[in-house]
Amino acid sequence: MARSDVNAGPEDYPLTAAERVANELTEIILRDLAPGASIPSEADIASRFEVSRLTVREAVKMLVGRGLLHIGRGRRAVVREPDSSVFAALLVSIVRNDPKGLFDLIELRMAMESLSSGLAAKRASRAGVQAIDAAMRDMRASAAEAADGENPEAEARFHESDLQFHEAIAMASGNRVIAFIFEAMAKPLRESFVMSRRGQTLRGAGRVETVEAHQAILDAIRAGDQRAAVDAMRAHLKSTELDIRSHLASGVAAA
Amino acid sequence: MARSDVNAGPEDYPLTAAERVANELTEIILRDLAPGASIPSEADIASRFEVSRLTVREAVKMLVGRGLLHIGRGRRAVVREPDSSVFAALLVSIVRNDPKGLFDLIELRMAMESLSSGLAAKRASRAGVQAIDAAMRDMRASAAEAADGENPEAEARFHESDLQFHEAIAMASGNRVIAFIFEAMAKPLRESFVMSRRGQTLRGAGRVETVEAHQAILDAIRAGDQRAAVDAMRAHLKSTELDIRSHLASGVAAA
DNA sequence: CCATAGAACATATCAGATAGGTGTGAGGGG
DNA sequence: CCCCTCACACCTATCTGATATGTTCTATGG
Repeated sequence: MARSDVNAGPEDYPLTAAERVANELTEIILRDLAPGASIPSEADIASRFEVSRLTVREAVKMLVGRGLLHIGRGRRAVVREPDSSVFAALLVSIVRNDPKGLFDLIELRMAMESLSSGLAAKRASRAGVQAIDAAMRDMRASAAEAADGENPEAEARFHESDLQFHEAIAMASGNRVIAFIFEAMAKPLRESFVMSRRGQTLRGAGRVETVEAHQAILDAIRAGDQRAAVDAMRAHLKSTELDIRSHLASGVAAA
Repeated sequence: MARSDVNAGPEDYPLTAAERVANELTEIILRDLAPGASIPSEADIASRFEVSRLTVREAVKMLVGRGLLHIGRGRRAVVREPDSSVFAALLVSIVRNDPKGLFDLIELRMAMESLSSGLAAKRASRAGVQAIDAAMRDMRASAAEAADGENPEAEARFHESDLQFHEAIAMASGNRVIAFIFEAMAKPLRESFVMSRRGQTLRGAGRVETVEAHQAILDAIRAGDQRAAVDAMRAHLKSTELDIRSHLASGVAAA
């Protein structure tokens, strides 16, 4: 079996007690326990594995770090719905440690969003479309406020609703894996926005175009036109990418 | 800022000391420490944050779970290159808890691989192409052995080299995010293969076709023909998907 | 029948102690 | 003078035991 152990690493060495417990717990959780179920108490597990409660504690903490468990004080640890924040941290780590990491991310994002946009057109629920529409309205509102010059707060909201729009489409695709990954991607993307704001306003002149592009995508999804949705999304992302590229280039030059 | 805390969950409650330390450590690591660097000793961190060593220990364990640190006995914890195994566990959790999770995964995989195949054609290094070729050869060898009927071991190797082939392409794409995600995807895919083998031989008759399809992809990548690489990959995955679909359908019927 | 105060249980965190793995530097041999 | 070796200092692994605090269940009194 491929290494997927807690604390898997380059060196080979005997597993610590805590790691052993963590791995066995992981299997039990993935195999037998649905999200929402709670695991036995620390003392219970401790006696079952014949280790001290503290060792169990460390093992449980590892699984918390992995995003498999949630601990509330005074109650038993609960199995958690997979949470994208753990993956998000990993993505941030990749993006930060690689000069072209952000571009890699955007490159993949384009492919994923072309897909999710088409899928959303094919099978978005009414609620899904409404969520996209809501983001759309937020965007228009903040765009109007941000239009008249200096309004960093509205600009931030504009960007946020931009991300919301795309996230809503990912959700509406009905593909949980896509939704999960996209949600995680939002974190490094948000960060890059914060960084970029130090230099200048991102796409200051492009807000109207962005809103229009979004509208076109939403219309295609509403109409259930898969091909149009894919094309509209692709066009939108292509122009966005160019913006970011030129922006980051100037940003690097400024730094 | 969006919640990306260790142990972030539905409930709101004051962070425990360990969580606080974990979050602050995470920031320090992501901001200041490159992979390979080691963090201060537990005692050191404990005095700095004014908590007991045990609390630091728990915090560190959470980060180990997150895949950000690696602990070796007797030495300081080391910052780790992002490791896909953590994400892989999350994917397994998604796939297992959702009846159509595997299809979602395959759906996304198709989009990602069409992309990575094209990227590989555009910018694969010589070493990258060699890795793909190596998987190709493994595949031919095991296909030959598996051809004459009952040889489950060769069949397993065939499937493994199949995955290797695709993974090598993901690597050759030069996109670290794609490589990372694809590596993680392999785990649930491998699992589904193991499950499927219980019923019948997967694509027993399709091995020759698979090898040929792979060869076509490799040729396109070698030739640097981006469009051909994308098309070949897409065609290959499409037929694979149909196989898996019909296979799982019969598997479900049998169960 | 319902509300509420404890009792019972669970986690959070600390202190202190022992065991055993790692790395380093002093000193001896070549 | 360089290299090897071994003891010691440092570090993590794990345990025991104790206190604090939050949660859940239950029995009792209104």
